[in-house]
Amino acid sequence: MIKIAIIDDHDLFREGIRLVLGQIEDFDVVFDTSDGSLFLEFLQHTIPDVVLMDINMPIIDGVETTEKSLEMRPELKIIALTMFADTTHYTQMINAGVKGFILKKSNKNELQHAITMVNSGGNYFSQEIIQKLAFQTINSNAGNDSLTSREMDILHWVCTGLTTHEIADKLFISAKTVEVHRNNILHKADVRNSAELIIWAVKNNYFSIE
Amino acid sequence: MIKIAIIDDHDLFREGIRLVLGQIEDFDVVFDTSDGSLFLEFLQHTIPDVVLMDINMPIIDGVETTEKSLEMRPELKIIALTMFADTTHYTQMINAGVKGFILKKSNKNELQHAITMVNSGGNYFSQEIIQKLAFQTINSNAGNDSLTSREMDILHWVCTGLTTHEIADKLFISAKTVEVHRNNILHKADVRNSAELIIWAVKNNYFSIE
DNA sequence: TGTGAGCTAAGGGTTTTCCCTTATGTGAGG
DNA sequence: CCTCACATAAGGGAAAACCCTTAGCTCACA
Repeated sequence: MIKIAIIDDHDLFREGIRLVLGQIEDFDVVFDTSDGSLFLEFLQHTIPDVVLMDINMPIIDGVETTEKSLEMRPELKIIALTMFADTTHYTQMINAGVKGFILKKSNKNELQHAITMVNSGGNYFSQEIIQKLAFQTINSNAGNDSLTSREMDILHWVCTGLTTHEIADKLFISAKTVEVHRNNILHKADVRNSAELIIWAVKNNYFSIE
Repeated sequence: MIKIAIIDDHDLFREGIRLVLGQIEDFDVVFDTSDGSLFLEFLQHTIPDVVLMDINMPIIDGVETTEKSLEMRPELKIIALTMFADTTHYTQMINAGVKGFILKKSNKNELQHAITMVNSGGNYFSQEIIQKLAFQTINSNAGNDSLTSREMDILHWVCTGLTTHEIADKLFISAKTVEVHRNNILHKADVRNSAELIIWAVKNNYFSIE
């Protein structure tokens, strides 16, 4: 029996996954929650074999929960569930200790395969992510550098529609500084303007539309 | 027994909903598909009591499927499943004959309640949508006018990051014309700039991030 | 102790967006 | 037939975004 835990704030989806996995022989969903901190409590007395962790959360809580979980239980096998093929975070996530990436639009077979692979000590990365990564190495530096924390701040406000001047006021810095950050972000994301940037930010989990 | 059909291109989610509903007494999922045209074929020989229809599709196929379904079977009770509380389409959707709106982030109880209500001849609209609509009537004209088809064209290209000039070239019209459309869209959406516009477009199913 | 990354900031330029106005043509519907 | 909505287009100006450069400061790290 493979003991599985699911963390996803999306009630219907989580419940659905639970039932889908429950149908599969040898799979046993021992825990599911919408709240990362409840999972950390759970970890104090039980260790699941495989964890499905939604990354796509308000206030970047998926990544945080992953890191804290692996501090507590470094042997934990975590598969990241993401809405989009997020390639900018993949090194961080792998460094954080994630064993797999699977897209929310995948199907039952793929999910089953991923869980089986990861449980038996392997990795699983969905085809879309692998293809994107391959394409990125061809285009060398395109969208590879990760953002600094200040850049993430600025990106967040850009995505909510604030102007450079407004962001400057909000952060108590010069508009020229915000401009520099914006430009650096544009280069790192390898996009031409705010429109492309916002789409990129959503796809790469820097910003989520609620 | 309430016979239910589910149309959603998101395999795991659809399968999950199917199992969730299958658990409920009196509910019977008689059909589920990722493809709207397959549902139209199905409708030729069977009429479900309630249809759960995902609206959030590539190439606006959810709305189209809804309209065609109701042409074939006007008595059909369709509940729209949406990712966001999309208020700009609500009149069109109600005119099209939809009996309810429910958010994908809702839970099992709410879904069950919605299906029961709609099946017995009622309506169901999730709280979030009702609140947004109430707020909109206070702010009178804010974000109420619907877009023309040309405006939707332009909006699509704005969301993919093309500049006014590039859109003009693509559509073989003057940049000045594109500018007029952009401004009209900004006013109808009641937003200040492209950044806000893109978020608005995603939330209101004018553009979806794939 | 220097080297580098990151935040800060300014100068100075081009391009694009945003925001008015006015105006013509066309097709649908009363 | 006449209005009305829509698409088209232009002028003209203000604001914002975009794109370089240079440069000082701090903090961590080797």
